Amino acid sequence: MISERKPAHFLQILIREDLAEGRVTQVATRFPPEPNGYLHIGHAKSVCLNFGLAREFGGTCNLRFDDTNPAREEEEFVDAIKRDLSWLGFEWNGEARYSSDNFDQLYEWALYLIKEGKAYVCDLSAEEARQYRGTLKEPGKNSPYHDRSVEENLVLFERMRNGEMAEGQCSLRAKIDMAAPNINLRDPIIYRIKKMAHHQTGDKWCIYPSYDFAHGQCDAIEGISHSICTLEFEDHRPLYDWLIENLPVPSRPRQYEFARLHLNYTVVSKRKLKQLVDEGHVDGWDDPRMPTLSGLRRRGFTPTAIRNFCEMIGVTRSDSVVDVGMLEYSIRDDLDKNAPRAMCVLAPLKVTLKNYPERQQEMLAAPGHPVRDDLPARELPFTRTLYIEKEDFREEANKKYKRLVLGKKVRLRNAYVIFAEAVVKNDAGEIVEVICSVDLDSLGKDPADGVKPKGVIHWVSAEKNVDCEVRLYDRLFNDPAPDAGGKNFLDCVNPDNLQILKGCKAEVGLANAEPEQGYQFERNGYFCRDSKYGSVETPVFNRTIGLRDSWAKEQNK
RNA sequence: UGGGGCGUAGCCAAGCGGUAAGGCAGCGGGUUUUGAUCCCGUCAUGCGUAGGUUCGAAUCCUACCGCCCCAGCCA
Repeated sequence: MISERKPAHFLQILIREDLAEGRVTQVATRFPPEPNGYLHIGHAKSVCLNFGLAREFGGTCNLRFDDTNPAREEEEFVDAIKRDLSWLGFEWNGEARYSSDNFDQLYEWALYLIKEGKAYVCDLSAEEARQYRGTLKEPGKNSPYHDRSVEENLVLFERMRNGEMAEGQCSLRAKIDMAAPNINLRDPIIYRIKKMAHHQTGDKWCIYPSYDFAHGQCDAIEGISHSICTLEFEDHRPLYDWLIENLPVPSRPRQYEFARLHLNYTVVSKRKLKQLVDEGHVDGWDDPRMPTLSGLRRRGFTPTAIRNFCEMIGVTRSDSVVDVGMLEYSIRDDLDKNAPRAMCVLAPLKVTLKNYPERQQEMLAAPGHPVRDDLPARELPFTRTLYIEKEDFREEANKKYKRLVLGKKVRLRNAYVIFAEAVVKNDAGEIVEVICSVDLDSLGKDPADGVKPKGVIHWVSAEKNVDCEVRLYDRLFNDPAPDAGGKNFLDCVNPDNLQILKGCKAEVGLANAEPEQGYQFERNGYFCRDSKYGSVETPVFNRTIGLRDSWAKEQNK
């Protein structure tokens, strides 16, 4: 690595200053997902930021499930989120925490606010409350219940807690300022009635704190120094601070915001992802085309590639749309450095070497990687009949075509040079076989005539190989902004986002490929065995990403 | 004159008064038993616009323009 040190982003600079000036002595961050869905590439940015900052400054990062709304959340997601975080390579500080761990304390603080005359039980319906709240440009007006006595509020809140009120009948509100230009300060609701069981606390509660009332206080309880969230919470910061100032909390966390990730050709909203799953556009939340971490994992993305990507895109406060090409770059980069090489013919064309003895088989040695000699070498059976890629042979071609042409020669990767002498066609006139001669004196050296073939193609023995299915994925959407206003994102689904190839022929070693282990199928791209489909005899391989292809680019000119 | 943010290349992004880093993409070339990788070169007289301050402005000031967020008892 000769890369220069990456310049610090605004949060790194800010934390350095906090440390230098003694405002903070221990950096403590947290990653606070709501357990209501699977983690996706957008979450990865937040994960890398929070855990990364903690690591960089010798601090800690907690995992906290922000579970204040039992209507939306499920235990299933808790487990999936933990699995994805561990896979990404991050270890949270201590046990996973839950906002619901603090429901008792939060309740006490609600009582505290009531006693201080800073919160009241409001009987306005949701609809009425909205009307009293005013609009973006007009101030709101006080609720008729704004001035209830402390005693009455205490009684009422107690009755809320005891289940004596119906859902929606009343709520607890912080008493701040109905005329505040920031709508979040217009007496925000801090407790609401939800008569449903909670995945962590069971039926202990029928009132639940709102996000605003829980988040900052949980930060304070956990001793979080820097509470980092996305830009849309910016307007909540004054409320966050108001609560911290008006409650006897054990520490004084501060909230900071950064821009969430937007990726072109991608949607990441939970609703839309769910729709893709429910309507069968994809195979599930972990479909290899999904931007979920479980989907990316199944597709063959590595934790390293995702972390590098997050590092590469930076952290700022400006809305931006990252080119998905950067994500593709980062996985290619990682796999190029680390993935073992292999050969697999996707669309087989039979080649017979007329001067190679029938029944003979020799084992040719091939390196596991062109520069990584720590990756084990491979053994490739070489036989009289072979398969090459259909598109690697032409009866005639101009000199730009560097593959096998009738009457010309080509190098078989890691093997001999062959010469195409004749073709065999079927009744339909399609080429079904190429008859070649092999130069047995060309293994590991140029042919004796000194004429070096200009092309090298991959191959696999037709007698010893692994029959397999290969799935080629393209972008899920063919519109750079499927999310953009006006259009239906489903209309942007790329109809050619999946191509399933059967009867592909892989080199023998691939029979033992493990899911998630990436391979480069030379000249074809990076692949990994699918974790869901395929059998022991006939594995399924997912193409993670193709190689850069300047030949295709040249042809499209 | 609701409030809060943000505008640097096709994309991401440094820069914080001293004359526009880096990455992705692109383009040109070299090496190569992967049309990959790698290597070299190239790519903003310009920083949303217009004024102003200054010897000097992307950086400071003023005014405009554009985009994003906020009116859930969601997070």
